[in-house]
Amino acid sequence: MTPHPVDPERVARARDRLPSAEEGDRLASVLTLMADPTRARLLYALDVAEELCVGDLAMALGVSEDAASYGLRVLRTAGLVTPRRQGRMVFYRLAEGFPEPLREHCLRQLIEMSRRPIDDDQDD
Amino acid sequence: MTPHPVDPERVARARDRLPSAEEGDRLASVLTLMADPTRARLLYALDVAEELCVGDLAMALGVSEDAASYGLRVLRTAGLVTPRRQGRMVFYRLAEGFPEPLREHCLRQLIEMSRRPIDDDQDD
DNA sequence: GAGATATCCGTGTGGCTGCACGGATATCTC
DNA sequence: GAGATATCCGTGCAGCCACACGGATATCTC
Repeated sequence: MTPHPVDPERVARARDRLPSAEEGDRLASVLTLMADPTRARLLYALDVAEELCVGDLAMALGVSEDAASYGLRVLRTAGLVTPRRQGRMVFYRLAEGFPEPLREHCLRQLIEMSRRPIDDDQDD
Repeated sequence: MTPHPVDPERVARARDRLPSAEEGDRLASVLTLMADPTRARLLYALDVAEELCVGDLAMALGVSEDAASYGLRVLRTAGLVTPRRQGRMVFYRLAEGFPEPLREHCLRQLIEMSRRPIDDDQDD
């Protein structure tokens, strides 16, 4: 169904440097973890506060404890946060192996972008 | 239901610097656009090749034209890519107002991260 | 103008997902 | 040890989403 490439040169160049389907899947998986208001804010809170228990996280975000717990469950399963039991409480922090690029480029840079609504209407 | 904060100091600090629910929503919206293998690779291809038509994009990614078209539809609706009609073809490129942080920090930095599987098992 | 072609759009659908709910478990308090 | 508490887990469900499919539209070719 696909015709001969209209611009074979650019197709070749794109094809060459493009992330593979598998790499695309990996990237999407990681970004999906951040692409949720609750999880993004959980991670941000842990980046700022270093360590917090579930109840305090829920309070800081203004969400139900269930929502916080669920978000943490997902992040923990993905290995992005680590639990530390102390008595009946569980304190979470960003995992040792938390991907630096994610921390640096998503948590710290992209959040700034979201401070302002996206301007998709700007002309030079 | 929520008890008094266990660590009021850290809760206050997190609360202070945390993105608001609305900001979290905005961030999640933008990241959701990248958090899909097809869309992420479409954007990456356009970043590399500058401009490509739908058929060539589908060919470069190795996906159906329908999948490419749908991905572009979403990105276009969000204002991240711009179409340029030429005859019966439509060439796409990253929009003028494409958020720089997204381009810089997601397209160019995070892709590198996805080259390797995430190592959630690393100890010092 | 007739047929082929590149893309768009609306609709249908199977699969995923965020979270509430109910119950289990381990811990603290008395 | 009895009751309260912090968190976890499994389940259920409503909402969303990526894409296939069918049809429409505009363009090119002859």
